[in-house]
Amino acid sequence: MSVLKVSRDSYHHGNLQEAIIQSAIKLIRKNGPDHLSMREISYEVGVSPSAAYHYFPDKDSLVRGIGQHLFGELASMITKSIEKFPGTSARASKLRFREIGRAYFKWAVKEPNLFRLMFGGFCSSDEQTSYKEDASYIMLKKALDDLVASGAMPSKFRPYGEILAWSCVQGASNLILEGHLPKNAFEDLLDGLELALGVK
Amino acid sequence: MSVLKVSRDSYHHGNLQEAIIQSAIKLIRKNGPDHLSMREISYEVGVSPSAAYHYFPDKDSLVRGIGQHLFGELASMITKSIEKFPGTSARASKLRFREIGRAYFKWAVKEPNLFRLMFGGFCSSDEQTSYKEDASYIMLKKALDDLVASGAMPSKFRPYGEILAWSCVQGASNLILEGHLPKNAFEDLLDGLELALGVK
DNA sequence: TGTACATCAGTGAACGCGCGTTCACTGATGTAC
DNA sequence: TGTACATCAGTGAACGCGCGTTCACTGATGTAC
Repeated sequence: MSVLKVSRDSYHHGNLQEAIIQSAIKLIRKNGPDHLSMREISYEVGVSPSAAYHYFPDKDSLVRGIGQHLFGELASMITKSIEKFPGTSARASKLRFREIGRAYFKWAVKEPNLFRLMFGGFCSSDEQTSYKEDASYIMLKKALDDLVASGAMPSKFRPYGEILAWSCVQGASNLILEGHLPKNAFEDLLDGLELALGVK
Repeated sequence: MSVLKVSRDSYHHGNLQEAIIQSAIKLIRKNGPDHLSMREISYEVGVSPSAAYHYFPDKDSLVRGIGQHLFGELASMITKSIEKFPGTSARASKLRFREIGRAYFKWAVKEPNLFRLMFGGFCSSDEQTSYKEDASYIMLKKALDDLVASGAMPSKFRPYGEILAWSCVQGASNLILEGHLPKNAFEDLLDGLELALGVK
C-alpha cells in the first residue's frame, strides 16, 4: 500500500490510464505544458514512476493523447454553450455564432495552460486527421450555414466564414492571453467581425 | 584559450552580452523555446557556464530580453517589407496593408520557434509597455489610416481595423504553424479580410 | 615612462536537483481442468 | 470446489543525464601617480 497522495485499496489501480491523463491535465493546468513530468504524474496518481509506461510508450505520446482529449473537451464545451440558442431565426443564428466565439475565448481564459498546450506547438496536429473533421470546426461551419440560411449574413462572405472567424477568435484569444491586448478587446473583436461580415 | 566552438583571442570576450543573446536566439530557433539552456548557450559562445550571470540575473530575464529583441526584429522586417509600396494612392495603401499581413506570416513560417517564443507565453509581455507603443502596431494603425484616407476602405470599419487585422493574422499564422490549417489558407484569409472590410 | 593597484570579466568546480526511461522483479487475477 | 499456472499490472532501484545557479578564484585592463 502506498502512502502517496492517492491511496489505493488494491495492488491494481483499476483505471490507471485514465488516472494518468487526468493527473497530467491537472499538472499542465498548474505548471504549464513545459514542466510536465512523468515522475510528478506518477507521484500524483500514487503509482511508481515506471507504471505509466504500461500505457504510453513515452512522454510525447502521452502529451499527444492529452492534446486530442482537450480538443474534444473544447468541442463539447462549445456544443453545450450553443444549446441555449436553438431555432432557425436570424436572431438565434447570430446568437449561436457569437456564442461559439465567446465559448472559445472563455476556454482560453479559464484554462490558459491547456490552451497553450493545444495551440502552442506542444502536440503537433495529427497528420491523418484533417481539421475539417474536428468537431469544433464542424460546428462553426454549421453556424455559418445557419447565418446565411436565416438571412443574417450575406452569402458573399460565406466562403471566407470559417477561416476568418476561426483565425480572429484564435488570434484574439492568444494575444489577450499573453498580455498583448487587453481583455475587453474580445467583445470589440466580435463586434468588428460581425460588422465586417454584415451580420445583422 | 578555449577549445570550444567559438575561439577567442583574448581573455575578455568583448561583447559577451550581445553574443549570449545571439546564441540564445540561434538555439531557440533550433530547439524551441522550451529546451533553451544557459549551459548550452555558454558552450556555444565558448565561455564558462557562469559567465552569463554577469549580464543576466537569471534565465527568465534573458528570455524576456530576447522576447523584446524579437519584437523589434519583427517590426523592422515589416517596415522593410512595406517600403516597396510608397505613395498615397488607394492601390499603394491596399498593397501596404496586405504586405503587413504577409510579412507577419512569413516571419512565423520562417521562424516558427521564435514565433512560439514571442506568442506562446514564454516571455510575459512587459506590464509597463503598452501594445499601443509597439512599432508593429503603430505601422498597422498607419496602414489603416492610409486605407481610409485614400478611399480604399469605408471609414465605418476603421474602429475595428487593428483588432480585426491583428487577430486574424496572428490567429491564422498560429493555426497554420501548428498544423491546424493548411499553408495556403493564409492568402484566403487575407482575401476574406479585405472583402469583409470592403477594401478595394 | 614605469609601476602599484583597483576594477572588472570570465573561470571552473561544485551544489543539489529532477528528469525520462529501463529492467528484472513480484503481487494479484482469472481461467482451465 | 480446489489447484496449477499463465497473464497482466505495478514495483523500485538504477542508469546516465543535463540543468540553473553559486562562489571563491584569477587573468586582464586601465588609471593615477
